Amino acid sequence: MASLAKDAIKPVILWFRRDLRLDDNQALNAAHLSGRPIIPLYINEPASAGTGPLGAAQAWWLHHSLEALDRSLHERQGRLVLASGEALEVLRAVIKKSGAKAVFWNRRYDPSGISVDTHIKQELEKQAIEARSFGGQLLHEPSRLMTGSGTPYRVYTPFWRALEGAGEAEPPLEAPAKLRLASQRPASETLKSWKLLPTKPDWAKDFTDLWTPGEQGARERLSAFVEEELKGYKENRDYPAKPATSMLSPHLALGEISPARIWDATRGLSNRVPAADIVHFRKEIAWREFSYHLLFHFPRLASENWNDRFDGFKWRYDDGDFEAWRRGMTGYPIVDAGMRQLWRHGWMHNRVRMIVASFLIKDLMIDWRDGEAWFRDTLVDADPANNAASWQWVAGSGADASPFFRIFNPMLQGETFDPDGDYVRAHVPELQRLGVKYIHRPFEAPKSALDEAGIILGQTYPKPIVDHASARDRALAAYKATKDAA
DNA sequence: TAATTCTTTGT
DNA sequence: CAAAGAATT
Repeated sequence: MASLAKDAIKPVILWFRRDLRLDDNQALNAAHLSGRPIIPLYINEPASAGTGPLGAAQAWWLHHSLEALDRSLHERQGRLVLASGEALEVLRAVIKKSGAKAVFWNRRYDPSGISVDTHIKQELEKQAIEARSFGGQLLHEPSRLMTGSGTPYRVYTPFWRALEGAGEAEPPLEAPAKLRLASQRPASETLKSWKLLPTKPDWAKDFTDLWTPGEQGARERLSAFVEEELKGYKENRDYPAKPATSMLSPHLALGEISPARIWDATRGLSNRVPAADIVHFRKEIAWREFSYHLLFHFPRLASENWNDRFDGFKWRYDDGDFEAWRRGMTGYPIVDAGMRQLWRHGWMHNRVRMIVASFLIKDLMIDWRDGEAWFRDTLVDADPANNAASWQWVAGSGADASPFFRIFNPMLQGETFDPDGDYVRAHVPELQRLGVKYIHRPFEAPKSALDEAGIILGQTYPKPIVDHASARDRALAAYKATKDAA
């Protein structure tokens, strides 16, 4: 009789996507509370499914994150089921095999995620399968925060005020201590067979020392940040040589931690941490939220100029310059340090992201979409909303964007934000012995200073691929031309 | 969340 | 005639 009663409860499929956590997971919580046995499933969808290609750096992360998720499910007497193929086909197969009558998941907000989800929901409901989606990937649903006239926000500051005024969100949910899993577990593919790890193993060598993928790593990083770095964040966050930022972005990108959990961790600290530091950190979380808000309401943000005036801009297509930028061989130390940090660590400090992006778009006049694609492939935190919105912000084509004529001077940016040159020296070893005076402008150093530092410009370190002052004039002239044409 | 050039101000 | 401030890109 007991087994009969048990079998009468049909399992629920818990479909994991970019929400690889048990903590504050609304779909998991609902599945747990439903009392049905759970089948935790991750689907490796083909890029053609509209999910966009997975970058190589993030593929590395995903591999380790899925391992971590499987481990924590195992601690709760569960195992993650891995399957590849079109999501709907995989779900149908698992439903058939397991007798599941329900599929729960947390919503995505990028254009392809939305369309895949909508389609799947319709198809499953046709089959009388309960398909329920949940929030939690964002602090608020993008349709909830709207201007007084009912339109989406296009400017960050009013958006931030609305977010502040929206009141505290629901407190984050704790992970269920124990899960009830379906007795009939469908066969799983092996993670190894997905070949997510890079074929050149030495590429990701430094990733292992720097990062701990998985939700436990995310929670530890959050605690360490709140304990050690949040105090002084406002002041220190702009200096890339300092360990001052949260480095939570890759954890957020794959949903190993929820924004509500992060928000909650910065509550009740006012006697230890100045309010200004907390506000500035929360404002960065709000930028992510704003990027998703924009992408949700303006899906073309992902690949087209949000402001179509830029459609007529005459981009240059110079493979040599693009290659020099990607490899960190532009001859501008702060740019090269950033691009090499990206390659080595799968991550770049935010201040430096703005500098290298400005350099690609304005000094080299290369299309922001080429930069965006490179970041997507090399960043462990590649995120469809943040990446596109931020590149358009620098390009001047985005919503509430930096004006095109705001052109970063790589020497001044370096001198202001890396005043001792420590960041450059950490990532550009050939400039190791150059003194602080010329570390951001080696091309202006006298021969004696270069000799002393063992540098031969054009041999041990490149000469600048463009002259910044004339590149600036060229960019402004090109911008003026598109403006006049419009 | 800039940089540069032009203009005014204080000594 | 520096330095601060405004305007311009």
